[in-house]
Amino acid sequence: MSNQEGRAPVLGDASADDCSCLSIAPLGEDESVELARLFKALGDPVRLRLLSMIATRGGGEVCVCELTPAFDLSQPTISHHLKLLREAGLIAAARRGTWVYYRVLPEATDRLAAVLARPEVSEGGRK
Amino acid sequence: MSNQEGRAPVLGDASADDCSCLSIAPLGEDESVELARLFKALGDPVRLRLLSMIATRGGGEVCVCELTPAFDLSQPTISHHLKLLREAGLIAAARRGTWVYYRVLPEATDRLAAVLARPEVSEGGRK
DNA sequence: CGTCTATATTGACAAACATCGATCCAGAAG
DNA sequence: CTTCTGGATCGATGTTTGTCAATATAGACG
Repeated sequence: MSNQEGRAPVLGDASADDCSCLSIAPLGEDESVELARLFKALGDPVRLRLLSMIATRGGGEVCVCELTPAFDLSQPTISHHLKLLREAGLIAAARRGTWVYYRVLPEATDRLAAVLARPEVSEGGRK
Repeated sequence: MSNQEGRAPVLGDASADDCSCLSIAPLGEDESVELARLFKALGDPVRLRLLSMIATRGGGEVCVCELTPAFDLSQPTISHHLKLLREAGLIAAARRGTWVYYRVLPEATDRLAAVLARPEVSEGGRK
């Protein structure tokens, strides 16, 4: 019960692989475990919508009191999903007075986007 | 037991939203359900490595007989993971003789990459 | 036909997960 | 201090998931 949001496994130097991209070199075991944790956090409709609602603020912060009533789910459930997104390193929380505000950590989504991106099919550079 | 791989929910016209991107407009419920199914398929280290091993072939096909021995898992387990990737629309299978070959469907990963991509932070276009 | 080999499917089981109600904690405001 | 409110945590519960051994299917080869 010490630091559950102090972890930043996202930018970690997970592997000295040459490419954090699916289609260049096969993913190593460690890197795949780390990436799978991120993708799993996105593998729920509620969390995807939460992340989207927060990301729409473009760097700004969103109060939890604004997120919770947007779903047909109990307040503990939303809090649980926010915690998973936080533990995955996709969002960060900041308390201000009575309210808690969340913001997106773009490094995480950037990394996933880079993993999924194709490395250019540009000209006929075929072998 | 009719068509379990004939489905291509990936390119579906899931929603008439303006943007299939996280940070422009919040995701709708339907679209988030559909995207979450794709991300969930990537939310497992074994499946990520499988996809990566197939994608490394750059459009080519990979025999299952080449994938299975790369893991410390039973053959049915690998077959199960390949099935999930297939049902998610991320890969497709083709039987040739006794062997089955898998290839990546780039439209799926492209779509996920587009969802995660940031729409350019270019110059100081701040309000 | 029967046999062998490569995948897929089935059934079972433990672990992980999503959800809820109840409760707790942290600040604000009396 | 006490009370109120926003949010997190706890405990329980039903569902999903990852894994395996056993079995089934599909094609090749006698």
